[in-house]
Amino acid sequence: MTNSKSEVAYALVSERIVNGAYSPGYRLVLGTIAEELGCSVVPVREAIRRLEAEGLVHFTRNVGATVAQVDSTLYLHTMQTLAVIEPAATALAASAMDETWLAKAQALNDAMRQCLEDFDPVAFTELNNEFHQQLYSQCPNPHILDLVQRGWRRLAAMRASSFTHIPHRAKQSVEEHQHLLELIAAHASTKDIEEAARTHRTNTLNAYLAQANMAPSAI
Amino acid sequence: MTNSKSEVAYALVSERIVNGAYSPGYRLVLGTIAEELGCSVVPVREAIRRLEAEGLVHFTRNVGATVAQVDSTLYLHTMQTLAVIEPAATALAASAMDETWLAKAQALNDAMRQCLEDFDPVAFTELNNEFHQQLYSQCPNPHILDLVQRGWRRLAAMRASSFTHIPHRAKQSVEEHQHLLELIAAHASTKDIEEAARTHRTNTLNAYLAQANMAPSAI
DNA sequence: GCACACTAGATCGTATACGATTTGATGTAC
DNA sequence: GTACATCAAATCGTATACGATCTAGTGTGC
Repeated sequence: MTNSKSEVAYALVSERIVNGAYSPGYRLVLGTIAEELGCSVVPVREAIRRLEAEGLVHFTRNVGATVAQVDSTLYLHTMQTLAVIEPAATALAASAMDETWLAKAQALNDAMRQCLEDFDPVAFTELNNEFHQQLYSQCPNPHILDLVQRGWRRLAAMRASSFTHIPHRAKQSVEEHQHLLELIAAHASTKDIEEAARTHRTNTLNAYLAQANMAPSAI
Repeated sequence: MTNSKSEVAYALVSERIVNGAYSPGYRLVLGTIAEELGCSVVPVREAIRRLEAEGLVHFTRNVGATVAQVDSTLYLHTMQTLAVIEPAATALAASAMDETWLAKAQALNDAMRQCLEDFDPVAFTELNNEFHQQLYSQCPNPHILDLVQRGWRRLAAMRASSFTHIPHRAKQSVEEHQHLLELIAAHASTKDIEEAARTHRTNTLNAYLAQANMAPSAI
């Protein structure tokens, strides 16, 4: 057996939250999930607690777990956190990125540009995720890398990261990506890369906030 | 009962790791801890897994948990992460800090200056923790705040944060604190405060790295 | 009609029990 | 003496069982 049951349970619930099968507010009952998996509740408990630690589910003692509710505040906080961490990860990863990595990232951004013309927001969002992952995945600091990945997972679970909510950002986003790629290719300073990446993310966040009639983020 | 047993177990083990009773490499046996607490192993399991998620313990399947080993790399990674997160937390908290908070922080820094003259590194380290906590604790973003607190806990568990390892940094550290306080008092921009806080932390990290004959951190 | 006590069902929290896995020691072949 | 197989002890992983707690619905008094 390669995986323990608690890992299987974790993978199952996690996947369902991220892909939307369990939507926010959905009640996660230990017994039900255990039955579905054909195991007892103990491993399921452990999985749920792990998900709680990641912020994907909300847990109340003696009451149970629900998929974390999304409100504007949560989105703001998650994006703000990612705005701090991801640029750092990208900057740290930059020196480790060779021609091959850059070429892949460039190809992804080109594909995004194509999506713009085809009005395909779903594919655009998907490519956007891949593009960013391409940039930060080489980050040599495992803690930072882990935090970035958790942030993206949270966003995916909230399905608020989709560009369907802020369509006008898509075009500018592609251009900011291009700028970032050029900085990395030119071996710009860590600070410059981090700053460009943060500007990109802050712009997205503020575009969302402006649309929701909320004050822009301080970071 | 205000606390569940798993929470009690978590608090106990966590406290012992942080205060050094369980030193790095210490083998955490579920049954033994359960016996000591007068409960079964199930709540202890949950506590250990939570600690694993925080990076305080290392867990291997079917083998067990040990208190996380400290090596230079781990210290570097933890400090680097904190160097990214804490300045952001401080900058976000700055606008929420009123006169009272600033006065407390100033008092702590003054006390640190006194410790310098008394050659009391233990008290200095303690005050340093309190000073930083004073600065970031008002951070309005709970995710970021949580990450900062975890980072400090990790450092405490590693006991590498102590100024006994880099005594010459103490004096400069106090001055950098002072500069930071002045920026906050003058309502400097978020960016300036974040930058000053990051410089402070990067300096400490690099002082450690230089002493260990390692290359300085990119961030 | 409203507030409060009570009850039943659902669900969680934990203890106990036992099978599964790892580890280190012992023994055996070469 | 070394390498490998075997075995026993330690420890973890999970199932089951039962008590504790919460929630919602019902009933009673006012």
